[in-house]
Amino acid sequence: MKTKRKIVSEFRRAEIIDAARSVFARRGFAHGIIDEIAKEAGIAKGTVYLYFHSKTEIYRAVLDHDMKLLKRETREQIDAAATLKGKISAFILARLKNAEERKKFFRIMDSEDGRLSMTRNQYREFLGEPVQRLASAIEEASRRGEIRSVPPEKAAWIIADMTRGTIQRRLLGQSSSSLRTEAEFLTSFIWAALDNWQETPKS
Amino acid sequence: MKTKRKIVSEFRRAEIIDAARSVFARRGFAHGIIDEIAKEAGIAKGTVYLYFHSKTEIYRAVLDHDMKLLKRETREQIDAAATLKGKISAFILARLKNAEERKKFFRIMDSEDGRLSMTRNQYREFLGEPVQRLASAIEEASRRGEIRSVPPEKAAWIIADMTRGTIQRRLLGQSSSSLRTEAEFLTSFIWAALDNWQETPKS
Amino acid sequence: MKTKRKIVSEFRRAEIIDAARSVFARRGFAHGIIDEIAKEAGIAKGTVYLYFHSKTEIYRAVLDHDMKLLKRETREQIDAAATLKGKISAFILARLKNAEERKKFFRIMDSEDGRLSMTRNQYREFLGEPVQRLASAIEEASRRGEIRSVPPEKAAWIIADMTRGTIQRRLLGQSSSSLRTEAEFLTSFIWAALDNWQETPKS
Amino acid sequence: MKTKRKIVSEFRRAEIIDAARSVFARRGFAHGIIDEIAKEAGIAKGTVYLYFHSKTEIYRAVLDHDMKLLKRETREQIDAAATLKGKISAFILARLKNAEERKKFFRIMDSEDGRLSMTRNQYREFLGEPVQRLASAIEEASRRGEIRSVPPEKAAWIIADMTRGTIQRRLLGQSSSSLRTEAEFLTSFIWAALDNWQETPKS
DNA sequence: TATGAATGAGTCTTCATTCAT
DNA sequence: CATGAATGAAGACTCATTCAT
Repeated sequence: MKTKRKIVSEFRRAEIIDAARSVFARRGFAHGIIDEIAKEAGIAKGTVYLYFHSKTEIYRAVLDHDMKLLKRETREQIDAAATLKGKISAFILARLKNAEERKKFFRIMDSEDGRLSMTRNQYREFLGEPVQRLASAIEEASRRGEIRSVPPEKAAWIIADMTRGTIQRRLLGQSSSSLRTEAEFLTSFIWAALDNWQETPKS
Repeated sequence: MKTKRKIVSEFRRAEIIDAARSVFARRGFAHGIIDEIAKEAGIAKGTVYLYFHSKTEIYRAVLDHDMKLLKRETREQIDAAATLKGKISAFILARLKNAEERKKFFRIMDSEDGRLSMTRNQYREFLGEPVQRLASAIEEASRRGEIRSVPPEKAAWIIADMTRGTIQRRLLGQSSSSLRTEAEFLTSFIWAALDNWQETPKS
Repeated sequence: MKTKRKIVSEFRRAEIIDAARSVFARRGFAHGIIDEIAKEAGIAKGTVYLYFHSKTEIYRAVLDHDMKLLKRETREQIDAAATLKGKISAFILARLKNAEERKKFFRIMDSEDGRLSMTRNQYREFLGEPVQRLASAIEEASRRGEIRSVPPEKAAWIIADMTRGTIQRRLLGQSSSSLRTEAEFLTSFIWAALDNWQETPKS
Repeated sequence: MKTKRKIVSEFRRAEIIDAARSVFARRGFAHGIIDEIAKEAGIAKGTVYLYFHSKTEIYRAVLDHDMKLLKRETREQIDAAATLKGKISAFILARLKNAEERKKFFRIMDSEDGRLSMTRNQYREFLGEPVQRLASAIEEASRRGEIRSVPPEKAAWIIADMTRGTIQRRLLGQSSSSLRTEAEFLTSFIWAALDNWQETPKS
């Protein structure tokens, strides 16, 4: 009995989050009219407030939900790969795929509003966790001699940058190549760099 | 007489744009209260509407003004460099410096709202022109044999991506290294990639 | 069977009334959230509506219930006293004690909302019945020659006024004297007036 | 120029306060719809917020404005009278008249909401200042031997109580006698009491 | 031209009441 | 009978834009 209720409740929350993601992505945060979210979720406005205390809370719930998914997916892909090149490729591909499947979410995450709604640390943690994982992989690889020594964090972050930029261009319709081709290009590019890296004195 | 009037008019517009940039950067677009812009520009609210038709128009004017500046600066720097490596370095440095000097503007340009306020083409044109210039340089360099053949546009865009990401991290206070060091790292990384590039069959 | 049911029903109503008195006194009428009443009564919100048709009805029920009690208590005390002075003292003391014991209720009865929720006649009847009784006692006393002739209703009402004011000051924490002292002062004051009354020509 | 603007501004504030008094008295605080206040003031809803920050502030402004008036009027009347009896009569008459002229305001001041919107001290100060003045007059009179010693504050407060109760009954239409008659009765009653007062041991 | 007071559409949020289970 | 999820009307407040001076 209790379980039943809980299931319905979970379901409603999920419905609202789905609707909200869609509306926020379409309208941004400031105009993400609660009415519209409610309508898209197929419920009444008041009902929304049974599951969330405020608009901001809904917003954060969307972010939280989707970020966790992205983090998990990315991590799993990275861990599944054996070599550094494989891991880099996995990272890129995971993000590209995720963005493709969840365009709406990506728009939110990437918007200024998205960033504003969390603290600096949350942001770091959200976006950064998989990047850190990548950084670790890079560091380890250079220790193993697979590549020469390169600042691991910096490298990991710019890999993330390229991936993000590529995703954005795709969302804007500026790319016609397949997702896989795109990922391969990025991987090749990065690998070429790491492979040819000339030890720098410091930093 | 007419000239005098025009001068004053231009001056007012500029003042408003300055104030608006500051306010938008601080508050975002949605809450970029006109009152505040007016106050910061030292004029009355109604006066703003003598020079711009709407909030959106002000927004675009800021973007337009600053983008032109960025474009010009970047282009000049690129053109002034002789080698491809120099041009890449120039591009990166120009952007980093610009962002440093105009943090406010960068926040706008980079926000979702910024992107939403223009059409796809405008965006391409705005952000893309210097990137295209970079792409041309890359293409030419590969034709000259300075580097092996690499998809010029794609390469140019990811260079822009890395630069942007780096800027963002700096704005978030996540970087302690000097601007120059940062630029050098990026340039080295890219150059390592281009230098070590393995001709890909197609794409 | 039917009796049992009725007993339970009465019991529920009483529980709700108790909870409502408490909540109304705390929050006033406008924000006397039904949820809160239900919670305080230990039942579900919907259940409240099985016993009362609306918030206003609950409100009135509280008033009705408590007023009846006050009326009864006051009347009994008045009737138990033999002399007019005794009756006046009894009236005052009964009200002061009642207020002390039922601060919550008093706040309601005394509020504008309380008055608004009933018609003029109801109000008269509610607050006024014991006052009328007092008036009768005054009239009778003047007929008996115990005091000189004084407009009985008017006198009774201002006795009630003083009592009410005194109660309010006590509720606001503006009085440190004991309840009994307070009552004695009022009685003395009134008695001094009645005792010294100079027949007025008319009115 | 500046004066002109200020005049208009003062005038608007006054208009809003007038409208608000009327609406609050009619509807109470909780239902004193801002729209309605605006409509009654003949302005738009937004305009109200140019002069007051919130509904509560409007409420307080009404209270403040009218209280000041009442205080001033009452004080002047009290001070103008020479004897204690005259002062008491003046106090009562001043309040009765004020209530008659400003029924709307009286309803507010007298409501629970009115009391809730200020701190205990404000309340004391508002309502109490003229009462204190009355108390002083009583004390002085007893020192002069005009009356016997009576607790001045207590006496003053119950005089206020009677007056208030009388006003309320008038507002409820429960009195047909003239204002003056009513005041005279109260004065006589009180004076009879003070005149016949028997020194109490303590308190 | 410049001003800033006035406007009112647009939003979030609350809460009495209903209703399916 | 009891429940508590769902509803949606109502109300406070904001802010881009207009307009009389």
